[in-house]
Amino acid sequence: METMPERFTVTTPIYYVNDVPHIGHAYNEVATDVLARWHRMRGDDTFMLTGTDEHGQKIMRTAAAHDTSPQEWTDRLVETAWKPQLDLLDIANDDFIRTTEERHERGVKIFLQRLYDAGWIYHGEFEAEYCVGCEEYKTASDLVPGTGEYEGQLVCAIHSRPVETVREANYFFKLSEFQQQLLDLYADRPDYVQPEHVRNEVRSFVSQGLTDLSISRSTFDWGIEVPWDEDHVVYVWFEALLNYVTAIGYGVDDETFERRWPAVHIVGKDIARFHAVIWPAMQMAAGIPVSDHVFGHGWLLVGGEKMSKSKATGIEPRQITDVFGVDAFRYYFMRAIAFGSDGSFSWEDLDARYHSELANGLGNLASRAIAMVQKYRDGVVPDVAPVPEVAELLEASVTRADAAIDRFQIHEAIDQAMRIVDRLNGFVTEQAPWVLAKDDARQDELDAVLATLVQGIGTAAILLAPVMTRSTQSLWAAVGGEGEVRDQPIRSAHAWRGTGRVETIPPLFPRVEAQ
RNA sequence: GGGGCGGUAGCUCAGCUGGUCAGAGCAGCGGACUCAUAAUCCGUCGGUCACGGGUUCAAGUCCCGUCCGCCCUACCA
Repeated sequence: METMPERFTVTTPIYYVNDVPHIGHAYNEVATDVLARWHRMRGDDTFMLTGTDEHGQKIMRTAAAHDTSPQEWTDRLVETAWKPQLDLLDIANDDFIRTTEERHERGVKIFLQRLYDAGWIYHGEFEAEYCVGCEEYKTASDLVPGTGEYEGQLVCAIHSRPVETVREANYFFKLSEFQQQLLDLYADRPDYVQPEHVRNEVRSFVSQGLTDLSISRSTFDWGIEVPWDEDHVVYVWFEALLNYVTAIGYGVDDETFERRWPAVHIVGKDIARFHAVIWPAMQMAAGIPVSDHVFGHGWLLVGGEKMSKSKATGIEPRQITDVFGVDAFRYYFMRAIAFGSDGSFSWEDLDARYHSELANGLGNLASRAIAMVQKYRDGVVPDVAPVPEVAELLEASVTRADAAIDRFQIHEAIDQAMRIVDRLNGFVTEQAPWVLAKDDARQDELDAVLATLVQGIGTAAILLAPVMTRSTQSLWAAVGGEGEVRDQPIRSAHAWRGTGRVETIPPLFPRVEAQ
């Protein structure tokens, strides 16, 4: 394509290691990975960042409860839970940052010092109720009367555990002074916060006024030291946001930072506010460009209820991948849920889509097309042009799918690919190659039909490669694609050329018997 | 209290600035076909678009109110 390569730096949140990875994390991770893979196939200078958030009082206490140090505790969780989850889900992240790494600590200190020097941080008194579970200060309305062993006390409404009265002198970030600049940002760049309803919420929140943010703690030491005051560590949320820049050389490697920044942040809508209010204010204060986009995706609902780490309704990704495979996992969540909206998960729906769309749709199309090229042409794809009607569809679908990605509409991009599959299945029935094969006078028609099928399947394989990394590679090779499907230019997916030979493969998506 | 988002066929959902908008997929039912993973293709059943008002020549589509679900946020206590 004549389009110039663009920068595409995309991030997931960094996950709090204390939690067990569940499907909600996986959803965010997969979506971000699909976007990154798509951009790589465009030829963009792509960088996907993910990682873990490892500081704070909660982790310190959990580690103590397990009779170990915070560092050993987080090391263990990262290696046994978080990194394996990325492998399980075929996430091709370019980097993985841990907030306990030296590069992060150094970057945080540089960033903070600059804010301090520029006058955005001041020293102040602070007293409030603090919930260790939430890592947050609570207002009276966040508290409810305790029951059972906490009878008579006020407890956190979320964790049902007593809060702690914290009284300390902390450092504050002058968030309140950024209200107008933030409102201007939302107005000037309507696509900064997406989707629309998240943007509305954020804007309305900021409109109501902002209070300064306490950004340090002095009652415990599991965190990054405030550079000018060794008695304080940086508040975990404030520090965690900085991973997006410390990972790409902020303050120490200007060249890399220039190349990678600004980024696109893919987050759950629950934390969109941190990313679209506090974070841009921090960026403005530090004098770095504001992030390109903050996209807040929806919740996964199970049985009509939001999955929640606090309420332990999380399903483990492995439960699904063990039965249907990683590709189906990635496909299902990206396909069935409009990205940005809440979506309901059910085993029934997953099972139904797997069979109707992947097994009967895509998988069976591949089987029948390859079988016919084998049977009627000894595996050689006729070297003729696809029929115009289908060729036009392929090109239009590629264009539409690619455009959908720029709007973060992953489900739309997938829909375009699946429309190709549906059309090809219909095309087979209409053309009835088995009839043409018996008629010597219609061999040219048969050639065109077979060539059209192979071309269309290859196109679909390329478009689906960012989503289903494994089966599309098998499919790609089976229809004569050369090399790796992930290396194909996705914007000209309709124009791919291969070896001209097909190869029979086992079913891509074998039927799964109800368990 | 303020704000936001939803409530459309059995299920999951599309329907942007009002006028073939009453749709898609899946499931169900009927038929066709045999290349294929008992797959595919065609046809078909199915909804008072949460409820009640209003604006309009015309409203899922705008306004008001009500009910239900969810989310954000405050304050009195």
